[in-house]
Parts: sequence; C-alpha cells; structure tokens
Amino acid sequence: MNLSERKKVILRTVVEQYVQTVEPVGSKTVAAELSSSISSATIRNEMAELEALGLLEQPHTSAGRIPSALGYRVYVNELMRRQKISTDDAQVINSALQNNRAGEGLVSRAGALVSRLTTYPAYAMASVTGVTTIARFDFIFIDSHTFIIVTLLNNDSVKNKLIHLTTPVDPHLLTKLASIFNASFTGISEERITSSLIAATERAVGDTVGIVAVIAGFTIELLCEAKATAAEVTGTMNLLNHPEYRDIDKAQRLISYLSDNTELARLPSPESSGEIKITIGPENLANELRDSSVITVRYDVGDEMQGIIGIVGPTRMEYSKVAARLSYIAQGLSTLLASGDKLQLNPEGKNKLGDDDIG
Amino acid sequence: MNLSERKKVILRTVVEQYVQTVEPVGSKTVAAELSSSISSATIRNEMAELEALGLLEQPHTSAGRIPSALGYRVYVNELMRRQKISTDDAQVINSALQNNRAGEGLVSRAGALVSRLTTYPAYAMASVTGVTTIARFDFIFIDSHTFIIVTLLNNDSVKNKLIHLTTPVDPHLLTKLASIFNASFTGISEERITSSLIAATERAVGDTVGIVAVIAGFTIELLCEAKATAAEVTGTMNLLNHPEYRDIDKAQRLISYLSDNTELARLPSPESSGEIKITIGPENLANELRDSSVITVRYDVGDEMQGIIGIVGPTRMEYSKVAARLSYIAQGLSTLLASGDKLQLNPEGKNKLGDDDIG
DNA sequence: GTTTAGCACTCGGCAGCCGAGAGTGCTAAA
DNA sequence: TTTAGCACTCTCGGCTGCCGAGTGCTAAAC
Repeated sequence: MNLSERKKVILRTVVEQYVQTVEPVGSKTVAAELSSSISSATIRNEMAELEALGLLEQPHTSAGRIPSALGYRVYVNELMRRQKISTDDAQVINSALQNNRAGEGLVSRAGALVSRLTTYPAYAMASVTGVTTIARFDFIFIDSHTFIIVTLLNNDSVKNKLIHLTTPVDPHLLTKLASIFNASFTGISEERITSSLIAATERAVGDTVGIVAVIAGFTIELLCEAKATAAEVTGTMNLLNHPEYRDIDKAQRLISYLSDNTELARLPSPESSGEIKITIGPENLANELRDSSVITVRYDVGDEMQGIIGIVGPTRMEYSKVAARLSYIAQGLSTLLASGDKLQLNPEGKNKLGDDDIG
Repeated sequence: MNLSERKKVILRTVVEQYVQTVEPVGSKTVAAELSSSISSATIRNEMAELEALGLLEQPHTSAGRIPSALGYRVYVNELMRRQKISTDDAQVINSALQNNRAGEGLVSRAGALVSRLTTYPAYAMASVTGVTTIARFDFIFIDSHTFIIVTLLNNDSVKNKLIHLTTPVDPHLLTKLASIFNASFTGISEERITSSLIAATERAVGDTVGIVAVIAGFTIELLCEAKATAAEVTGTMNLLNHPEYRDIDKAQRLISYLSDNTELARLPSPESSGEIKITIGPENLANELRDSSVITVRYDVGDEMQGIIGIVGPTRMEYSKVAARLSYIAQGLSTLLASGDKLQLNPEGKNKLGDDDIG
C-alpha cells in the first residue's frame, strides 16, 4: 500500500488511539494527538481519502473513524513500531517459566502464562514431528497376579501401568516376555503392531491367556496417545473483559468454538520457527473468528518437536505488545525445552531437597 | 416451618413456576396452575402472609412474587417432590461413566459430565483420607548415566521418573539402592523422610554424589502430590446460559471465584457418603456465592478415598432434578471406583485389542 | 495547488413523558 | 372465610426533542 507519509501517520494514530479508547476517533483528536501544525480540516480530508481506500470505516455519519480490517493489516505490516518487551514483563515471564520444571504440563502452563500476560484467551499446542516408538520394555513382578509394565519411549519419557490378572504369572514368564517384547516391539511405530505380530508373539511365549495382547494393547494405546497433538485453551474468561465481547452470545459463540480442540488445530500457524503470524478479522477462515484476530508464534525444539502458542482477541488489539510478549515466551520455551533435564549432581552429595536441580 | 396445607401448595407452585419462567409469579398464575377452586383473591391473601413470613419476596409493588432464600430452603426441606432420574439420563450417565476407564481423569470427567447434564458449572474433587506411602521401589538400569525410578504406591498407582546423571552409576549400585530403599523408605509417610534418614541412607550406600538425595526428593514430591486433594471446575461457561448471570461482571466474579482451587476446597460438603447437601444463596459463607446455590454430593470408595462432586448455579435452580442426577452419578462413581480394575483375561487368549476389558 | 476557518447538516444517545399492562391491597358483599 | 370489584402502583416499551460530536462543503488564505 503506497501511502503519503502524512496518511501513514494519521492511520497509525487512528489505530493506536482506537485501540486504547475503543471509541471512534475524530479528526480533532488526531490533530491534538499529532500536535504538529496540521489542522483538523486537513486531517478530515485525509481521513476521507483513507476511508475511500478502505482503510478506515465510519460506524455512522458524524462519528469518528475506526480502522477497517484492511487498515489493521496495513498498520501491522507497515506502520507498527516493533515494541521491546519491558524488563518487568521479561522478569515475570522468566521466573514463571523457570519455576515450571520441564515436563508434561509446561506447554499448557505457558499458555496460561500468555493468557494472563495479555488478558486474551491463549491456546497452546505441541506436536511431535518424529515417530514415537518404544525404546525398551521392563516388567516388574509384584505378586503372582500382579505386575507393572514400564516402557521407555524414544523421546525419553517413561510410561507405566499396573496390571492385575485373574490368572497367575511368574517371574520367569515376565523375563521371557521382556526379552521377546524388547526384540519385537521396540523401535516400531504403532501401525506396525499388527494382529499377526501379536499372534506370532503369543505363539513364541506360549501365551494362552491373552497376556501378550494386554501388553500389546497398552503399547498401542501409548503410541497413539503420543501421536495426538494436544491443544489446549486457557483464559477463555479473559474474553469477557473486553468490550467487544460484552454481548454474551457473541462471547459464547467464540468460546465454544475455541473449546473445540479439533477446531483449534486448524488455527493459522506460522511456517517457520520464531515467526509470528497475525491473522486479522475476516482473514480468518473460520466464521466464528470473523471479527477476532489471532496471533500465533511457533517454537521448535530440535528437529523432533514443534509447538504453537497463540492468542485470540478482538481485532482491536495491541498487536505490537502482544507479539513481543508472545515471541519472547516462545523463545523461552524453545530454549527451556531444548536444554532437557540432565541432572547435575553435586559431587559433595549436598543436594538440598526440593532444590530446583532435582529433576 | 409450620404452614397450612394450602400455603404449602402455594409456595411450591410459586417456586416451581418461578424456576421455570424466571418471572415473578402473580396470584392469577398460581390460581390457574392449581386449577382448584381457590380464587386469585384468596391466593393474594395467602401470598401476602407468606411474604410476611419471609418466604416470598416482591421485586416491586405490582410485580408477582418470587421465592426468598428462606422460601427455597422450606421448599427443599419440606415441599420438594423427590424426582426419579429419567431412564434416558440414566443411560447417558451410565455409558459416559463406563467408557471412561477408571484412572486419573475419571473424577474430573465425571465433573464435566455433571456440568453437561445440568447446564451448570460443576466441580469435582477427590481426596484420599488414608496416608499415602510407597509400597515398593524398583530401579531400572538403562545405561551408565541413566536409570528409571519406578515406585508402587500403597493405593496401587505407579509413578516413575527417568533420571539422567552426569556421574556414572552401575547396576550393582542400583540393586543396592533398591534393597535399601525398600527397607527404609517403604510404608512411611512423607514427614518421616527426614534429613537424618537420608543422611543415614547415604552412609549405608556409600553415596557421595547425592543420588540418594535425588531419589528421596522424588519420593517426597510424590507423597506430597498424593496428599494434595485436587479440585477442578468444569463448564464454567454454562453460567452464561442462565439469565441471572447475564450481567457479565456478576458472572465473572463468580467464575473467577470458582477458578480458585483453594476456595473450591472450602465449598460446603456433605458429612456422609451418598448424602446430598444443598446450600442456598446467603447460606453460603462466601460472599461471592451469596446469590447462588451449591449442591454437593459425597461418594466414598472403601475407607480410603472419598470425593465430592457438586454444582453451582443460581438460587433459582431445579433442585430436585439436579439432586437426582448428582446422586446417581455419585453412586456410579462409587461403584466404578470400588470395583477397581482387576483384569479378566480370556482363557482362550482371544482378547481383542482395544476392548474395554483391557485395563 | 494546498491548507484552513467557518458553517450547516447528520445522527446517535439521553432524558423525559406517556400509555398499556400486570399485579397488588383494600373494601364490601356473599 | 372467601370472593368480586376497584383504585392504585410500578415497570416497560415507545415516542419525542434536545445536545453534542463530528462530518463534508465552501470560500478564503497561503
């Protein structure tokens, strides 16, 4: 969009003013805001032209102007001043991320953090690009009818399950099962656990009671679970704080849309790591988002895993502020998750309990 | 409260009518509803007396009457007709509970179920009355710097953790650790894991790198976790469907109150298993609940565990309906959790994968 | 040609008013 | 004790008219 310098300044002022006050901004306000020597009349003319270009809109005659979706787009692309994150915010984010040991809940807690910091609903999802497989099986014998399955996945997470049986097992059988499962079921993806593989294993062990099937079933369950990319929304209630969602029905429509995890997975996502993607109002494919904006940022952890974290809010959003925070958090997540959790032991054996370096 | 039979009938009619229509009910409506041969004038007199007794209220002159909190209380205690759960509902509940294998998420899913069925926000919490201890430790050697801690708790759940070390370990050390931990750390509560116990253990193993402390730390973490009674709220959005929460600020106040887990734990709870407790409006201690009602029901699982599941809604609630559903679900939870998860193996070894009897 | 001051015009929002309708309490009769 | 009748009260929705903010246009100034 090729605009005169003055039009740019005016458009920027209108956007930033409107974002703050939530009220149509008039020529006089712009003039006051600019405090340069342009009169309101001139600005009126310029604003009329900006409206003709489709960048501004008038709710009705004799109201001020508000930015159109296109106006926001131009603002985001060309006029927005990149904002640095404040040191206060950085500190809050850092400490919040540090306190959370890396683990299952980290990503969703990051979502909650974003939501709290931006006062918009946030969603977070993590997906694993590589194939998940089992690296190792162990069976722990408890008593004649009970044992524990412990599996180590190739992504270093451990899953277990306690199995109670009505038929007896003995430690030898478990040892045998372990060696066979470690030989045949490790390093393969879920699809390759076929019924013929299971049947063959049953024959090899001489299993007539279905214990192999139980273990195989657990394995499949695990691998399927790992494949599903969990998405989560937090802070949906934040929506209610913003005047554009004062209309309960409107708010509810959006909230119920966001609560649907399958829909969530379809939200716009950036192409490369660290990139921020801003989708404004009608640019969204989903009808429910037609008058909301979505900002997402992607973070990668090695080549294996990638995640998306984003927020949904009214088109009238503090784009630069939100984007800055979002990208800072994404960076933090990236490094935190990449650093892994190698445990540094204190050679004097003086690790205090509850220290953060435990785990 | 000693009321004439006629007053009782009138009070009941007013409550039930108001619950349905959300509008003050007038003498004429009551007369029509009763279709007995009492005239509206008589009913007016009776209603005036009921108001004098504090059971009914008038939003303003020339509006009908609505029940006061006390009115609801009398209704719930004396006038409410116990409602049977419909077979449809029973089916929905049964299938929803059956599909959920017993496990971590069962209780909170039950909460979600309640919320869906009642259209009110529901909360669920489970607490363990007995003392949680570790029944058994196992350490699985992975490689020279890696091993897995597997612990079996006395409540039959299994927890694990993968430990990466910067100093090497060998299988013999792990065996030694296992026997010592099984000897000294099993069957004791979290408070009894003292630093002197840890120090003694370190001496016994000859640990100079703090590996004992790591394992002990994990143990303590586990036991503390088990002690915390998790509470969870679901379906808070349901509030918005009810006219009394059309006022966004009001709804938000309540929602943010409900989101606070520590507050949640303080909600009224029944004294004995299966009992239903109904707390109406100002009977609630918390100011935020002053114009809402809370219905809770308690379920016990053996002597070990007990849980509470309840809903929060406007004082204008279908008490009997909600209570019926709630108690049905509580019963279901009770039996489902008590039945445990003993695994029935098919003696022909034909267990189909994904069958519900796996796990 | 561009900018600016001035002015008439438009339109939403708000306060005030009015009438309709619902429901009451009181009185007097059954 | 119950009931019919009636005057009274109060809310709600619609209508009106005023106010102010902001505009577009015109004509003068730069």
